[in-house]
Amino acid sequence: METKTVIAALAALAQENRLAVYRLLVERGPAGEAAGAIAQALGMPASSLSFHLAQLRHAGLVLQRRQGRSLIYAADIAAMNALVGYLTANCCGNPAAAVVCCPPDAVPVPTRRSRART
Amino acid sequence: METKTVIAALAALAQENRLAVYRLLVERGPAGEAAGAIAQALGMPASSLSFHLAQLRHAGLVLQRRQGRSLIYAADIAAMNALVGYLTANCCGNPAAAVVCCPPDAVPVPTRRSRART
DNA sequence: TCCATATTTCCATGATTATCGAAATAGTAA
DNA sequence: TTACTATTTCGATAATCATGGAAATATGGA
Repeated sequence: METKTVIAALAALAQENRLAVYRLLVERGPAGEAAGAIAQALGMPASSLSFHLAQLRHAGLVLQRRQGRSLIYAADIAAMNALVGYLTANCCGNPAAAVVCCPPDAVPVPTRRSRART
Repeated sequence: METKTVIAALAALAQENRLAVYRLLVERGPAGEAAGAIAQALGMPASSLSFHLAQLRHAGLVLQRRQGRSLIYAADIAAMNALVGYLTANCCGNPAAAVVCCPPDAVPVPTRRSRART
């Protein structure tokens, strides 16, 4: 995964309205939701929503398809998986590390509970 | 995890220099690295790096501890795990979904081969 | 063709963010 | 206390981003 792609994805999600849109789409699953319905559900102006959907789409996080006059948007879960993989790669020098790595055991950092631990 | 926290974390990572800093710290593991060493490794001015480290710290992604005159920074892996959990929660209505969810089988989105499907 | 609907693009405005030199602060050691 | 080092804070500038109304584009149906 390219660094530019990663940054685009993170930037796309790092915005209140876009994160709300994305999470709504994640809930909807592959069926997705029409732009108008999203706008209504989140109470935002059509032009603003369109701007945000374009950002998410350009970042590769959502897919678009047409259904009659409506444009249906859906979260691209594969993209999210790739993003997560990138963020946790090389964790503590372990290329195989996925979500959980650097167990508390190995953390001599002042975590406030890393003192009397096993 | 609070939405504000999530946005702060995403915004912190959505910047070329900060992402580079964060990834370097992930590689270093719990031992971390001094600000000066990071600046040298990434070739950026001290004041700029300080600005970025503050952002990462404020977002809860890195920890700071003092060692003599140096300030050592280290990635907070627990925070990253929480972030990943938030992003993939409620995936396809499955609260237990972690990294992989919404298998390709179930994707009727115009993937260019999802036409002769159910 | 003409109209209605769904959505996007355009555009101006306001707000937030990144950069980096210079000055300030914190710690160490004589 | 003075000097020295590591790092942060300040401050000005430039760049990027979000917002939403109005106009433009695309689709479907009479």
